[in-house]
Amino acid sequence: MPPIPSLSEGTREAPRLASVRVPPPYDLRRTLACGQVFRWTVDGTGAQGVVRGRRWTVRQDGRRLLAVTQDGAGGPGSDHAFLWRHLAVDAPLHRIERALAADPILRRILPHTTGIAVMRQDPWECLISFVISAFNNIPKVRMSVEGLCRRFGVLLGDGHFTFPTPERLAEARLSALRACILGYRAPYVREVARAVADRALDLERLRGIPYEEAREVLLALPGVGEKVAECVLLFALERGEAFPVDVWIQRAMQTLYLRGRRASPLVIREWARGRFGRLAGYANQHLFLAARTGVLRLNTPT
DNA sequence: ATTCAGGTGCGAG
DNA sequence: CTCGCACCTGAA
Repeated sequence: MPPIPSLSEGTREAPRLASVRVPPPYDLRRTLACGQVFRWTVDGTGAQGVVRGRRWTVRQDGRRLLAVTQDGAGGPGSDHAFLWRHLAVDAPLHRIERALAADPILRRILPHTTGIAVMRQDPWECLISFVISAFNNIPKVRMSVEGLCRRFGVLLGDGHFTFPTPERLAEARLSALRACILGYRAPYVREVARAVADRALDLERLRGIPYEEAREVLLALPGVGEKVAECVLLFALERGEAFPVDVWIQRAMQTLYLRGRRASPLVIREWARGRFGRLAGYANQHLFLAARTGVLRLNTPT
């Protein structure tokens, strides 16, 4: 019988520092702040986040990334190599952006958004985070996710917690989940957690099966629709052809590519995949960031 | 007080 | 497949 998971304290250990070369135009700040992740915080000095049960402080110094880790809950993958992989420092951004720049619209946008890398997130954390993101705003999503970590995760020190395991969320009371401002999403989160905890859903298996098939598996989950499924496929399952369509992307695509004609998310997604292929996800991230930061001036038609 | 926010589920045409 | 509507909740 496995031990009951409990809120135990992570191990204290000496800080470990490492660095890695990142080829231009990699931009850590943009990568972490363009909407793919909810737990990382970026300030003037650098970024802080928890990856695989380990707390990290990361800073970019030109072509170099420096990372310090202090508190870890142990386990595999608790080294720098895993962090570099998470941050996708190996993504061939120069080549990707050169290819995207063949599109005249993206060529105009890229100077404002260059440096984004599509990360490789943990599918479980990514899935729960984006279920929570539905019909929600970003500050509140972050509050909800942090609430889940604080209440169901493992304390790493300095007030930081790991993301909870599927088992912990599967056995949670709805009232406890609702206390994390989940609202009507609370039962969705618990049902998804139960599917993973019961082995009815094997997220790692989704890496090895065809795109459409993985998509169908995700869509069968409560609280997971087209947009959330595409986010998990792109941000965690490394499917570069995924193209999440939210209100911002829909607005941007209609204005920039469809001559202002209305189009359903389905039509937009297929259109984008046909045009950008395996780089659809990257195109999506640049269009999204441009729309969010007002570069496109979508609200002031000329 | 009213509205909005990174959608999804559901029934109906 | 598209359309319309309800939906937790806190911040503006």
